[in-house]
Formats: sequence, C-alpha cells, structure tokens
Amino acid sequence: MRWSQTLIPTMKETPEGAEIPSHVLMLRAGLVGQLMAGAYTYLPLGLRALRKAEQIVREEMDRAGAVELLMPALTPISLWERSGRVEAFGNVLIQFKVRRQNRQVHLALGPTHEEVVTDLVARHVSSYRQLPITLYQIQTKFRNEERPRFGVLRTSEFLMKDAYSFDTSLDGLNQSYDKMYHAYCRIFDRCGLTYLAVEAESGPIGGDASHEFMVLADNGEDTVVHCAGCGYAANLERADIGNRIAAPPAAAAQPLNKVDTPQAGSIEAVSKMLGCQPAQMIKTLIYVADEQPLAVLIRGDHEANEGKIRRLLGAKSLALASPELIEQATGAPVGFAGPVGLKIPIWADQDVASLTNAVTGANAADAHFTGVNRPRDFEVGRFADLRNAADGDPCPRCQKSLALRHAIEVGHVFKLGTKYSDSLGAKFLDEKEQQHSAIMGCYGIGVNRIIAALIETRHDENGVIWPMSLSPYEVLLVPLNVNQTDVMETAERLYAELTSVGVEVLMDDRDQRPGVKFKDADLIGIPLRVVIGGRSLKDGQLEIKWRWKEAPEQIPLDGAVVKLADLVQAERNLGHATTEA
RNA sequence: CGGGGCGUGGCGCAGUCUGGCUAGCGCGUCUGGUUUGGGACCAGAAGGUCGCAGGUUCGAAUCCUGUCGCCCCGACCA
Repeated sequence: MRWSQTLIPTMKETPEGAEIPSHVLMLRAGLVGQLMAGAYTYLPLGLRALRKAEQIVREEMDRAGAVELLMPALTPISLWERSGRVEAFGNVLIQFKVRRQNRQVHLALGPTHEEVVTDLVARHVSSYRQLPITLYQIQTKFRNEERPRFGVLRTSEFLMKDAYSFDTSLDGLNQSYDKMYHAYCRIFDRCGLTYLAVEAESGPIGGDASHEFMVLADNGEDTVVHCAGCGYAANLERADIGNRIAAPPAAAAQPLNKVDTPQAGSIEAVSKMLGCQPAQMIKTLIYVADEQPLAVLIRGDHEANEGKIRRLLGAKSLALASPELIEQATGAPVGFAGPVGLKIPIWADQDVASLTNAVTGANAADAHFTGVNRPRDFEVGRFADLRNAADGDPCPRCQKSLALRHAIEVGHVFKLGTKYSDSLGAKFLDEKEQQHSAIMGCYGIGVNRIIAALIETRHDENGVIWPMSLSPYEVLLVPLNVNQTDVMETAERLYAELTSVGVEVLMDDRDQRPGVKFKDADLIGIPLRVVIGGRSLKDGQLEIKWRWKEAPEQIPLDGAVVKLADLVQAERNLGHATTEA
C-alpha cells in the first residue's frame, strides 16, 4: 500500500480526553477514530492489526478442533427470558422493539451468545454420537456499558471470539477446557503479549473451573494477585491468602476507654482524629446473609471479600445491611459499629486475632472505644480468611510474599456445567438411551483488547512498537525524497518485488521532509523500516532499522529483497514455538 | 447513578473571573517560491452558528437558566 493512497491520519498532538498510552497512541497513529463514547471506527491501519489478531485466534481455534460459525447479533428477547438473563444483564442488554406487519417484535443485541448457541445445539444435536463439539465465532458484541472508558478497552460494541463446548461428561468438559486453555496460551504468545492465566471465580462447577488471561498493565481495570515465588496467580476476588501466624500480644492490655469522635464515621477520619493507624483499628461491617444479620470484623486497613464470606456461610445472598438495620443492630448510626456488647453473631478475619488495644466503634453515635482487647471485651464466633489479599500478604501455596498488580483481561475460560443446556433444552441421548443435558464450557477473547493491551505494554515515547505478528504492515519503505529519480525508482522496485514475495509493505510516498516521515514511522511502529536515501544509495546500500532497536544498519542493495524477506519471515515465526504459559 | 473537569476553524490551546470594534495563536490544509537524513523557510489564501436553546443587556464566547456531548474518579460489570 502507498501511504498517499490510504487514510492514515496521524496526529502530532494528543487529542483532548485521551489519557492512557494505548488510547493516545491508537488515536495519534491513526488506528482508530472515535464516533461517540464507547464506539470507535477502525481506520485502515487499525483494522489490519485487528484482522491479524482475529486470524491468529481463528487459526488456533481451528487447530484445537473448534468449529467456526457465525450467529446473528440480532436476537429475540424470548431467548433471554428463557435463561433468566434479562434481569441478570439489566441495563447492559440493549433491547428495542420494532414493528413487523402490525406485530411488535421485541429484540435484543447479543452481549454474549450462550443462549443462541445452546438453542442451536438443542435444535440440531440429540445424540451422544454428535458430541463432543466446540463451536466458535468471531463477532461483534453489544453491551450498554454504564461507563465506557480507556479508549477501546471498554466499549459498548466490541469484537469477541466466543467459543462454547458441549460434552457428555465432566471428564469430557475438562478435556475440552484444557484444549481451549492451551489454545489461548498459544494465541497470546503469538500476539506477543506477556500474560498470566489467573484463577477466577469458579461458579457452579467449583474447583479449578475458571481462568482469566491477564496482561499486566498499570492502566488495567482488574487487579491480580501474583506470587513471584511459585507462580500462584488469581484475581483479587478469588485470591486466597496464606496462613498468618498470630503475632504475640505486643503490649499489656490497656483499659477499655470510650472517646468522643464527633462526625468521624470512617476509618480515615477516626485514625486522623485519634492519631492511630488504620491497622490498629477494627472495621465492623453489618451484613445480612439469607435474612440473618452478621457482624464481620476486618482490620482497618483491609477490605472485606464478600465472596469469601458468602461461600464460608454457605449463604445464597449476602449484602451490607441497610442503615436502618445497622442502627437497629448496633444502636448507633452507620460508622460507629463495634463488637463490644454486640448481640448478633460475630465473625472475624484472621488478622483481627492478633490485634491488641484496638480501636473500634462504640455502638453509640460520635463515639469510639480505644484499648479494645479480645476476649476481655468481645468474643468472636469464627476466625477465617474474609478479606481481599493485600500487597505483601503470604502466598497460600508457598507462603512467600504476594504482589498486587493491575491487569487487562484479554480472555476468560469458564466451565459452565448445565445451566444453559437445562434452561434451553440442549439434551442428548446416551448409549443407554438415557437423556442428559449437555455439559458446557464457554471461552471468550476480547479481540480489540488484544490490540489495546499490546500497545499498552509495547510502546515508547515516540509511538507504538508492533510485533511482526500483529503489525498492520511488515515493512515500511521510506524513500526520503520522492522527487529524486534514482531514489524513487529503487523504492518502486523494492515495493514491487517485496510485495510479490508476500511481504506486506507500506511505502511512504508522500512528498514530505525526512523528519516528518521518521516521526510518523516511529509513531505507527511498523517493525522493519527501510530507508532509501540518496547518500547510501550512492554506495549501493540501504538503511534498515528495527523499531525496537536504537541503531540502524546498512545492507547492500544487491540481494536486499531476499534478505528483507528472510528477516521478516524469521520475525513472523516468533511465538509459534511457544506452547505453554 | 454520585463526585470532578472540559466543550472556541481538522488538531492543540488563549480569551470567560472583570460583557465592548472585523474572535486570536501554534500546528495542519490550499496556492506560489526556496528547501530535502529526525515534525523546514518566505509570501499569500481558505476555513469558526464560540456545543445547543432560552433569558438579561444598547451590546454576550464572556453573566443567568435549561439542555446535549466528551473525559476522569467512584458505584456497576454475564
């Protein structure tokens, strides 16, 4: 492609509103253009990168034995009513009504396709002989995001590869899941991403039933917990914490003392007013679990993990109590609850066990206790791991130190079980003529996020640094002066010959000064830059430069096409060899 | 949905507090010329309902009311 004949609207300055590197660079490099919040046009350069990511995903899905199909984005609302997900999705599901021949038809744009694919399988699969099968598609999904943000990282319309496996047994599901897991590893390797496969919320199947593929990035929306020692990785909601040995009592118990803390209903306000550390304080959270009140004690600098609490209780529902209920249970407004004298059951995080002379609410408005000690002042029904992991906590496997890192979720694999096959009737007859629901798994990749995550982690102050596998073009030819006959003739010949041997070439044939061309070359980040300039041409040389290297090198013009094609080929194959994370 | 910020030629901004001539600047674009290895120079030109609507005023980009849009933080997120 010739630069002059396509649309690459590079920008010298950062558009107002773009903040994170991937967003800034995608706009400045002319990869995408914004139509509205959460909706972007993929410009020619951006689309080529997106298509490459898509193709890598397709190849690895096919290699893993999955079968591609394409389902409509337009779906009948009845399908979502059958699975009960109209309520579950709520405002995220984009619904609308249209008229067709005097009838009103209620439709929804698919935010994901478990329902559609399960309905499909219900219609066409009835025997164990047709199973197992994994179906996938690469298709646009629609979700009315409450708050689209971060450029293409969170948008209302995005390209998703979604795959669904149907098996006759749990064993089969595990095999299908493993195939997808390993295909994902290959995909992200080939895309040049550095990622972690982290344990995620497991849902109905339990156990090791869900992994998220996370790319570590400072601007990621998710938080993962990672142990450098043994490689343990989990998302924050899921991460276990190693046993903490209760510290010996540090000081002799002080007397219980009630102090005035007017208006100070938060950890921050109280610690400031009393001059104590949040780690000396006990947060008392009043929950309602399946209609029953429960007090949960958490050290002041920690965060409660409702998933852990709910699982441990075996409760169906768990929510923070309303202000009225809190006042009823504690006798004080929100912000002044404490365990001393509390009548409802009390559970505590294990870190609370080692606190002495703690500070807690006094169950009275505008008052706290200092010198709170267990068991003198209160008793705990049960100690357990009830909080989110924090930086420096011990690893649950090796007891070394855990680190919290921000990450971008690029893929998710999940063992579903029979939730959808039950509600949508995807059943099969086994060899003993018994009917069962198919056992499902689902596997998603955000294709746009591959691009954004890649740029987020591979850029410098001058622009994008594409890996060969995803770069919109493989070689950028830069004739420095398009008005110089020998330069242009050489460029045209290289362009034609490289293209004919299958190298994807972009030629910057604009009548611009060299500085402009070099700046744009760095910005759009094509891996191999080939400069044709009057100087080196006189010596029969070309200048080549890798985007990720500092210095250019000279190669002879003679045989340059073969040499360049070899260099490109070698880079293309990086990542293919890696099969394990 | 709560909190904060911002809307002025294609892009980035000044001007708004304290109302006052034809609304400025840089970049980009177009024409002509000189240039050609890291965002050139000279001369000329085009391009703006100051987000939109209503109000106050002799007079509004500027003040008031409403409204739309975009960005950030939080809540939410199969």
